[in-house]
Formats: sequence, C-alpha cells, structure tokens
Amino acid sequence: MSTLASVYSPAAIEEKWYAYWMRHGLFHSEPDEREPYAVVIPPPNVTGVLHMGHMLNNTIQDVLVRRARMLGKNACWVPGTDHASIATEAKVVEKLAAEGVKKTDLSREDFLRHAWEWTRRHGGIILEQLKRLGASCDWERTSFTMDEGYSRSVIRAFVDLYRQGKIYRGVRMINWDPQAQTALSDEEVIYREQQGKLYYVRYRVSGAAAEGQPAYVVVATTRPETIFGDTAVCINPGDERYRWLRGKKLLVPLINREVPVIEDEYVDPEFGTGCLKVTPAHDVNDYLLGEKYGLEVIDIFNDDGTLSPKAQRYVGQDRFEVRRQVEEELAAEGLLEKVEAYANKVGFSERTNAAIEPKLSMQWFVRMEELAAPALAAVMDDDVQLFPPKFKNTYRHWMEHIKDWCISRQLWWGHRIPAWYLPQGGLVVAETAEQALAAAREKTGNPQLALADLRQDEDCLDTWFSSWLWPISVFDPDVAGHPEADPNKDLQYYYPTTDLVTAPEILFFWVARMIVAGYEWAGGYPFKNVYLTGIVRDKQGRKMSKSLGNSPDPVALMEKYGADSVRLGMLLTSPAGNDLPFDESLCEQGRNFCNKIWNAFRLISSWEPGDGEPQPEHAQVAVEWFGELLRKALQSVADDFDKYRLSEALMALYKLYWDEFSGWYLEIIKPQQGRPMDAATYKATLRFFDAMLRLLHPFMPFITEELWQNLAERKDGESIMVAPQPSAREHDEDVLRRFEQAKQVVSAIRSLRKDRGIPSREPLTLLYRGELSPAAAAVAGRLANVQQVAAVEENTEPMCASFLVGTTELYVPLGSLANAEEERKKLAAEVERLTAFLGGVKAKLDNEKFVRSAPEAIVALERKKQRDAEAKIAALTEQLEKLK
RNA sequence: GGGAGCUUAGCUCAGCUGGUUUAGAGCAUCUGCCUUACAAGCAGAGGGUCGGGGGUUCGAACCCCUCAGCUCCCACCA
Repeated sequence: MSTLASVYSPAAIEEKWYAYWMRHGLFHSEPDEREPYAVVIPPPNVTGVLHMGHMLNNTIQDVLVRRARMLGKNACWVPGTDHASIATEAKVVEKLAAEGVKKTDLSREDFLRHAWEWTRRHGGIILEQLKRLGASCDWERTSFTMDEGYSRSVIRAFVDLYRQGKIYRGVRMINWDPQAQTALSDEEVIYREQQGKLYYVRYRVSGAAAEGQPAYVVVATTRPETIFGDTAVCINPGDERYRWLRGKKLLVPLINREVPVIEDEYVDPEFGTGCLKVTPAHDVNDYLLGEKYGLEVIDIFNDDGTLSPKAQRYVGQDRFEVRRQVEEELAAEGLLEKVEAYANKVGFSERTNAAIEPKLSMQWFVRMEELAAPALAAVMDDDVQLFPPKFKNTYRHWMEHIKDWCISRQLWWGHRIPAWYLPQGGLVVAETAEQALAAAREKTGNPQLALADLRQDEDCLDTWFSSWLWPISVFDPDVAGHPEADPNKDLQYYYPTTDLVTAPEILFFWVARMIVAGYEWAGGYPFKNVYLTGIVRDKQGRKMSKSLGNSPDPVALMEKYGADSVRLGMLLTSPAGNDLPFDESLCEQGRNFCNKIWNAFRLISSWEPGDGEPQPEHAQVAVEWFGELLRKALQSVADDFDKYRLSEALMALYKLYWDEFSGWYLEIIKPQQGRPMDAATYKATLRFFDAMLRLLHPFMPFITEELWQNLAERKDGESIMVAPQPSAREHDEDVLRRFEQAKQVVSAIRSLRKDRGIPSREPLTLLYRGELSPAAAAVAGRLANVQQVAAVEENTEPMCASFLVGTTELYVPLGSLANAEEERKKLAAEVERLTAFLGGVKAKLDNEKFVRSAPEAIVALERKKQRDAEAKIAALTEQLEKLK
C-alpha cells in the first residue's frame, strides 16, 4: 500500500514544481523552427494587486498556453505591467497627501522620483501572485510600459503619427476629471443614471417689460450652478409661445448679466419649458451653439471643480456645494419657479469616479477615421476573430462611429508628450530634446537657439497610447513609429500573436486600438483570436468590488484550496462572454476533484504487476472500452478547444476522470484482495492515467506534474509541461455501445438490490433472453456480484425480478428473496409506462401526413420504436402472467 | 432614443442546419452505505407544462409574430 496521505495537500507541491519549471527554463521561449504560439498578457497596473478578474483571465490564458505547448507549438506568454498613468499618479498623490505634501508643491522631477519609488516598492507584486496561480509566463520577457525601450517606441509612435498629420493639437470640449485634474478620452467616461433635479429658473427680461408681455421667462436646467457661465438663452424659432422674446435681452439670475436670446432648431420645444440656457464653456451642445452664434465663453470652474473668479459668485467653493446654495438663493429671490425630480445621465471618471466636467481646453488628439479602416475590416473579415462572436456587432458600431482620440493627460506619471514650444510661438515634435533643438533651429533659422529656449509640453500621453503597442513593442520596441525599421527576429517569429484573452470592457480602450496599431506599424493584425471573458460576480450577481468588500482575496483562496482547485473553480462555470457567478464552493468542488485524482493515483500505485498472471475477461473488456472512450474524449476536447469552450472541455475531462475512469474502469480492473494484477492491464492503466494527466495538465498544472513525476522514473528536467498531448484517433462506437449495455445491466442490478434490500454480498444469477454481450456478462460478474449468467429460451423461473436493457429481457431469480406482489406492481407500472409511450408512437405513425412527409429514416425509426415497445410489453406481460 | 443578447431542474449552464431524447450536465437535494483509493467518498433516487400567448409545420426548446422580465453596448436632449 502506498504511503501517500489520503488527502492531497497542495502547498509544498505547488511551490516545488513552480521552482522546478523555472529552474529548467520551461517557460522560456526562443524562436525556432516550430510553429509559434504567442499570447501577450493584458498588462495589469504595475502597482495593482491580484483580484478575481485577473484570476479568471490568467487562468484561461495559462490553460491555452499550456495546451499549445503540449501540442508541440513553441508557446510564448509575455507578461508585464502597465504604468497606469491616472491610477498610479492618484495613488502617489494620495500617499504624499497623507505625508502632508501637496503635488503642487513639488517639481515634476521630485514628483517622478516619488512615483518611481512607489513603483519600485509596489510594482510587480501582482506578477509574483500570478506565479502562485501557476502562470507559465516567459518571465525573461517581462515588460513594463515605461521601460526604456518601450518608452522609446511610444514616443516614436507619437512622432510618426504627428508627421503623418494624424495627430493634431486643438481646443476642444473634452471630459475633465476634476479629481485627477486631467482630460480624459470619451472612453474613460462612464455614464450612470443619476436621480437629480430639474430646476425651473426665472430669467428676467432686460429693461422695462413691454405692454402685455411677461417680465421673465422660465428656463429648465439640471445644473443651476452653471448660470454664472450663461451667455445666451435659446428658443426654437418655430415656437410661437416665445415669439415675443425675439431680439430681447435677458438677465442672468443672481449676477444680472445681460445675455441675448438666440433661436436654433436644436431646442426641443417639448422639453422643459422649451427655453434653454446656453453655457458654452460647460456643455458640449452649448459649446456648439456658442460657436455657431459667436457667443462669449465664460469658464466658471477651476481645474479642481471649484468656482473660479469668472463666476463672480461663490468663488473657491465646490460645484456641488454651490448648486445647493444657488438653489436656496434662487428660491429666496423668488427666481425659482419649481423643482422637479429628474433622472439624467451623468458622466463619471472611469478611474477616479469623479463627476466629469465638460471643459474647453487645448489638447492633443489622434485623428482616428483613417486609422480605423483596416482595423474594422480585420474583424469584419474574420482575420481577427472575436469569441463569442456577438461582440463583432459592438465592435463594428464603435469603429464606424469612431471619434478622434484625446491622448493628452495633465499628469506627470507617463510618457511626456514630445512637443517643444518655440519662444516665438509654434512648436516642433521630435523623439528627443536634441532632435527637437535641431528641428527648432532649422524652423526658426536661428542656430543660436538653445535647449533652454524651448519649453517641452507638460502633459503626458494617455496610458492606452502606450498599451496599444503592447503586442508589437514587447517583442521589438524599435518597430512602432518606425516604418523603415526591419522587425527583429522575435517580432518576425511571434507576430501576429495567436490568442488574446481579455475583458469586454476594454474592447475599445485596448483591443480595437491594438488592432489599429498593428496595421499601422506591424503590417497586420496583432492577434488571430480574441477571447472575451465575463465579469466575475458574487453569488448575488453583484460585480466584485473593493467598496462592496465582496471580492475574496485570490491568494488566500489559493492558500486554502490550492491553486489547481481555484483554477478549476474559475473554469467550471464560465463559458466565453458569460459572467461568472463566483462562489467559494466552486473551489471546494475543485479541491474534491484534486483529491479524487490523488486517490486514484494512490490506488494505482499500490498495484504490483504479477508474473504470468492471466488477464481476466472483465479487465480485458474494461481496457478495450476505456481506450476507445479516451479516443472519443480526445476528439471532443479538441473540438471544444477549437471553439474556446474551455468549461465544456474541462467538464468532459472531469466526468471522464471521475465517472468513467474512477467509477467504472478502476472498479472493474481492481484486483481481488491480495491478488497481483496482470501485466497487460497494469500497463494499460498506467498508459491511461498518463494520458489523462496530460489532458488535465493545462487546467491543473501542479497536481498533474506531481503525479506524472511519480508515475515513472523521470530524468531531471523532464516535465509533463512539455510532454505531448495524446493525439486523437478514430474510435470504435461498437465497443462503446457494448459497454453501455454492461453499465445498464450493472445499474439495473444495483437498483434492484437497493429496492429489495438485497445486500451486495448476496450473489445473484442473471438469466437473459435476447442479446447480451460477453462484455456485459463479465462486467456484471465483477461489479454486481453476479455469479452466473445464462441465456434462456424462455424464463421458467416465476419468482424473479425482471428488467429490460434495450430489447434484451433480463431475469434475476430471487427465490425466497422475492415478494410476488411487489414484483407484480413493478412490472405493471413498467407496462403502463411503455403502453403510454407506444400510444404516442402509434399516433405519430397513424398520421398519414407524417408518414408521407417525414424523411424515411425518421419514419423507420418510429416503426422500430413501435416494434420494440410492443415486444417489450409482450415480454413483461408474459412475465406478469407467470407471477399470478 | 438606437443596437445586441438573454429567459431550459433549487443554482450555473449545454442543447450545432426543426425529427435517434420519452429534454441533458455539474452542483445542490433526498435515501442507503465508515464496501480494505477516496465520507472532500460510494450506490441509488427525485426534480423541468424549455418566460406567457399566438402562428408556421406531419413534427417546435430550436423558425415567425406578440407580450413580459433581465443584461450589456452605444448616443450631446437641457
């Protein structure tokens, strides 16, 4: 008997094998003559920590990568991190604030020193956590978006696009995050329905009221604090109610600034009062109106969301506080007609969750329309395939309506925009300060110009402007933005990568833009397949979040259950694109499966092959059957993987291992107490076990490595990681069918024992009329304690239990164990059920139209059902008679 | 306001071009078992008018219409 404990304990084993894989360089990949298979990790924030979303995402990647490696491909999974401009800068600012230091008191250089220090301290923790999970990344290729080479490629990409005229600088209405104090792209704004108020505010008519005309108009607004920035009131030219207002001036409440009444079709007479206040500096539509009618633009906010001196009132106070006070003041002044509850959509910063302020400012933009064209075609033509394919629509819609991308951020942590402003105005864009100086001298015709005369743009680039180069620059940092460069060996070999696994939330942020960059600089798409995962939710279906505190700590989970178990827990129920309702019990299920595997190994390793021991018939049957079953499983698993149905592949293997291999196969071949095992069965069993470990390895790398190493003598450096997957072959359905009959016979006998309280140690005899394969007889002998099996012409034994498997009648003589009344009841119930079934079949066949229009095969099938049912009923009725 | 998708057992989901199924799986539940690999286990069992209604068809979970509910994406309605 094996000395292994009966419970699998993962901790030491996981650590041992991860170190072994690292020591032998098994994760590392170099270009060679094999088919490449590459995956680039969606780089997590450099200072982030592992959450359940990462767990799901990286488990899936590891499964795909490990399988590809075992299929003989040269698999390369590139890990790395993202500098995450806003998020990281926010953390550093917060940390400094806690120490009493304000960012504004620091120089750019000092701040960056702190940021790097923070990055060094917290950076890469997440990568260490991924190792716990078993991630088979090529750590020698770990990249960071602010590595020197990588940064070079980002800057070069900017310069290249600028030279092509695809990057421009201009004043536009952008999304301002008052907390991070930076511009955001449209994609970084999340709109949420907010229960707000609609304020009806009176604007008095300037000058004396004309005879019979009102002294004021009422304007509806959700943002009364912006009235200080009003520069017009707009009505619809067709609106008869306001005809009298034409050409009049109105007074902005509280500050009594005189503003014109303008007319534009944009105003919906149905909404509110049909009268719109126009604040060009703080609303996108108002801005457009302002442009059209040459209105003054009064920006009443400071960058932090407090009111600026331009507002005249409430200067220095926060916008939301001002809203409250303005409401009070308007009411006190009798200028507030009414307030209604009103639900509207408010934009929030994706990173800081601060309410976005539309703000007019000078920013850098990428002209997207032309760039997007090949990237749109790539997905539409399936050069890049999305899984699940429903995302194709979403993708198309976005790409067809793509807007210019605001890429400048008023931050310090990131890639500084390589633009230098000249003393006399104008600017030059260049990769380095030296090149900028040269360009500046040339442009100005002043060779005396010094670097000190130039002022570099203060802003950083959007993080996504660096991560869109990820699949290119992690391999070769000198290709992006450098059209004349020859790609290095790595890029030539690994690009395009094969699979990308990521969340649908960043389809536009990242996936689409990577495809754009791929066509722009690397000659084509960056990956062939995109697997979009779901969102990990809690049991109640809520998104996991820090604030809800409903997200388990993945590392704690792995400590409790083992990494393999948690991986299983993540995959057992998460088809592509579906959300994963996570519950710890899924890890328990994973752990139970590990334990099952572990114990099967204990059993097998307790066996000794005997010399000259003959192979029993039941063992031979089992070996033949399981071999075929394995082949069939191989095929279906390969098929599942082709379609990225990982959960289904895993479930198939789970059942194959648990039910078929452990439940049936091992139980059949298990030698009688103390007996040795015959060599043929022993060898076959080791072969099967080995094959199953390989099949399972991508899903559960640690336990499979441990057992595989113990299954045979292995050389140092050998690993299941690089053992080939078993190859698929045709299987023989007949063998499977015969065994299916055996299983049914065994189940039926077990069931009848249970029904009648016949203990399993009580041997039984099995009589049958019809076809019973020798396989079935042998298996029944082994698993159902059937001592005798005999064919009969007719059953002469009245006191017996009878049942049907297919059309074969089986009888188990019970003698004194039987209760005639009970047996009659059982038989009668069965006859009744069959008769009802037969009724349905007959009704179908009696329908002329069915017989005429249905395909022949279908009709023939129904006829066979009828014949079989009739035969069964006849047999059971006959038996019933005997019992009377 | 547009668009996409979903609704099958208590839960999470399969069910590919309508007929080989008398609708499946895993988990959960119930019953019996400490049977010498595993009680984190074994054996057995129960559980669904396939969201409602209508239609097409010899035949519908699957196709069409309609109603209801849910989810996601996009959009500048104060």
